[in-house]
Amino acid sequence: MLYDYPRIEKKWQAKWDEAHAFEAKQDFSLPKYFALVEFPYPSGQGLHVGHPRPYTALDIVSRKKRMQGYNVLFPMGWDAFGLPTENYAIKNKIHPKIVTERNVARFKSQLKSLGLSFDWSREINTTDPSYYKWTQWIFLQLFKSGLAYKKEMAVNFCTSCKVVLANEEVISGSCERCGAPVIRKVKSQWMLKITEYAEKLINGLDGLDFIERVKAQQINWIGRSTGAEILFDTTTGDQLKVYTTRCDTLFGATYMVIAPEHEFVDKHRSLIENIDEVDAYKLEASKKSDFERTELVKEKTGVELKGVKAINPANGNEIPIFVSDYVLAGYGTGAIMAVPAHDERDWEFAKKFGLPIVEVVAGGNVEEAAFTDVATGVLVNSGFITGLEVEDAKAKMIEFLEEKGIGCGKVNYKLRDWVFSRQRYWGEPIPVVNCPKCGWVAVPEDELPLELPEVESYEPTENGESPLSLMTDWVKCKCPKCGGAAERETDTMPQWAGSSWYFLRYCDPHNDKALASREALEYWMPVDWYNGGMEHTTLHLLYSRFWNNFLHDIGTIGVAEPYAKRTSHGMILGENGEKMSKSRGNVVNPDDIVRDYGADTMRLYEMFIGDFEQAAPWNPQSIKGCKRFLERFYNLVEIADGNGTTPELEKHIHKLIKKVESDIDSMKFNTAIAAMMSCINTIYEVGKITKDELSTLAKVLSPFAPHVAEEVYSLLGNEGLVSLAKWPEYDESKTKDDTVAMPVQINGKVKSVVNLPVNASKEDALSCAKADEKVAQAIEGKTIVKEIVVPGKIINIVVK
RNA sequence: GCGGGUGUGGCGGAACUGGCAGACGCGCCAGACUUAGGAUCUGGUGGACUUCCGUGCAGGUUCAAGUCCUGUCACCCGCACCA
Repeated sequence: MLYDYPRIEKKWQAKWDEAHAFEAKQDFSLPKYFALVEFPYPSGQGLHVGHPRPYTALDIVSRKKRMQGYNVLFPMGWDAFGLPTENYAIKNKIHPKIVTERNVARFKSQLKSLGLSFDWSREINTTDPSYYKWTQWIFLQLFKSGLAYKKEMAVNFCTSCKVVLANEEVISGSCERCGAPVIRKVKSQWMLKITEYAEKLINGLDGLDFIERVKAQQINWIGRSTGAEILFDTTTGDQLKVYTTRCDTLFGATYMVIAPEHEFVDKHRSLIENIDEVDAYKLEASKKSDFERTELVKEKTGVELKGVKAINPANGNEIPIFVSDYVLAGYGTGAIMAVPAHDERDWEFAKKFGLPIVEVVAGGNVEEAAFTDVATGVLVNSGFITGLEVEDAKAKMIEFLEEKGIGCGKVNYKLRDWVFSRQRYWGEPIPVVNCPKCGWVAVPEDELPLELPEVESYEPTENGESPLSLMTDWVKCKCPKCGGAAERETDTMPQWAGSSWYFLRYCDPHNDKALASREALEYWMPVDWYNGGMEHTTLHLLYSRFWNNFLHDIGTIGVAEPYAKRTSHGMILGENGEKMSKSRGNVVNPDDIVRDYGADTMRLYEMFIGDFEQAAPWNPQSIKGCKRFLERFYNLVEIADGNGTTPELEKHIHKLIKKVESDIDSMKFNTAIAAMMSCINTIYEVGKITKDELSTLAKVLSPFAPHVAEEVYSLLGNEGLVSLAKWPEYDESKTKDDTVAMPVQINGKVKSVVNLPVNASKEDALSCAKADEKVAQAIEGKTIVKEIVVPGKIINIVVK
């Protein structure tokens, strides 16, 4: 029979649609399963072969769960706000809404052609006002809770996109999207206090089934450190506060360093004798981007503040104060106590400027290098903490500081607040109004959504303001509080906004009273399995956990953590093993593969290509193997009849069901497919199979290659869809063999293999082994030293 | 520097708590059917070659190591002057 995949695939896709086969049921009494893949940004390029890998994987999971009786929610939507669409709109003078519609239509037809079992009745689009109404609503809740605030700050500004970027969007000093250099620019920005949730975002990971690298990366990104804040008196009469993780080394602090942006300098200008030199240094530092300041392993620079000194509170010594850009303004207090004997950076700086290096923890040679080992050191030259180990010394020091009222224990995070403003058109308008009298006032919730106005040009203004700022009619409004003249915020939200809560909307996508009904959220949340790219670990994944935690805190949703399980797929690389990209010319178009081999082959190949979590290069040759397998499966219909089976085949099928089931649950799709291939090979060897058995095989294969499975299932005379059939159950006893081939080793080297009953005794096994000709030969004339029999595994006879 | 990961045939990759290394697929070789085949089917396929050697490298534990331990090298990803 000809495997006519275009006809088969079209036919079953139509039948699934007709039957609404994959729509999640509204029956909340059923056991539920919420499987989620990251919704795509509908770019102009269309689907990439990388997209279907995770989609197919969770499609397999969803299809199997559905067959196992779960009420499955497997939704899809569009994360459609964003720069590429806007840039395309600017260039071609088309409304971004039109561009988005076009791209979405293309993506959707591509996804449909793959036979993915998405519940399209729940399709969402972040640019839809009925959707972003709730994105804005969440922002207002954050605003009302004091978690959204406006701040003048130096931000990352992409010179090409003319847009502010979050720290997470800056890669090695360049814009994540376009690669243009990023500069620092002072702007007034909306910020979200994600730092307030730092602790929760770390602790929340505890009970979650996230792959280790995701947890580690998030923890690393949040960067919790435990230390102390200490106040130093200075000769100005003012005090300087520092943050340190090594308060035990306070006696070794021989100078202080403040960041160039630190307010101390401006506050005490008149006392600083070399103020010109200091100003020059500050100016130089301010010109550099964050990247330039940190990039090179360069020599440390700095300027001493002449005429002022600080006092070490431990020993009363006067110590110099420096300005240096190796101290960051944005972390801790922007000032440090320098302990050159026990900190590499301070050591380097001290060596360059000839500053004293005083050893306070014994164990190293501080003239040679900083001694930073905290596990073995013992305090010296340190007054009341001399002789203590580091950890004890820290505790004692904090006690001392608190007693004196000059310090306390303190936890710091590397995580920064989230820069939430973009000066762009194609994003959710931030629903607040600036009133000269009342300040920033929330747009009333009943006025949401605050829709994007039509504008003449989508281009940001020359000074980097949003194009919305030119819409005077839209900007001018009345203050919701006092009714006076006021102006709307013209910044829009970043692309991350819409994706920070989309999983909630899927639970109840058409609700116009709330972001989702309480019952739907209670039933569906948390997401049972969320798969997505590693590149989103410190962005989307962290942001959405933050929002969900927040919504939990204000009572909108019952669970704090949105995702019970998080996994990540490996990238599909080009044939040459490099990342696929237009410039490298190694891009594969999924449409071509579907056309030339069929969707089932495409799906199967992407799952068979390698370990799901690992990157794998595309190989056009290998696809054929998957197609051959499906053809061979399809042609079994001609062999299948009502005649009796063989016990061997029966067992093989029971084993197969068991293996495929557990392999899907543990993401080992490649070995599940290998097992199915083996099984089909066996059937061709045996030369027969019953219709019932083939129907069972169709069920087992259906999550992977659903179209051909449906076709075979129906050709065999079965009623209904295999996609909605009951997942076959295996008989545990039939997955076990009665006899086992046991390798026999002599001194650890395999000499022969003997067939034994599974439950053979050690004595029987050994006598059987020794009866073997080759074994007998090998042990003849030797002394048996030891005999090992591992039932079902191996026999090893040690001889001398 | 810190954190995470990966090294197995010509290639992608298998190998559960240590127990026949190389499942499955690609490629390759031979044969069959063909006017033909970049289609299909059948058989073979780690390397030397009859006894060994082989899972990045060097040691160790064990009756037995890809798997455990110690050391080491290479590559990939994330963060990076975070005090």
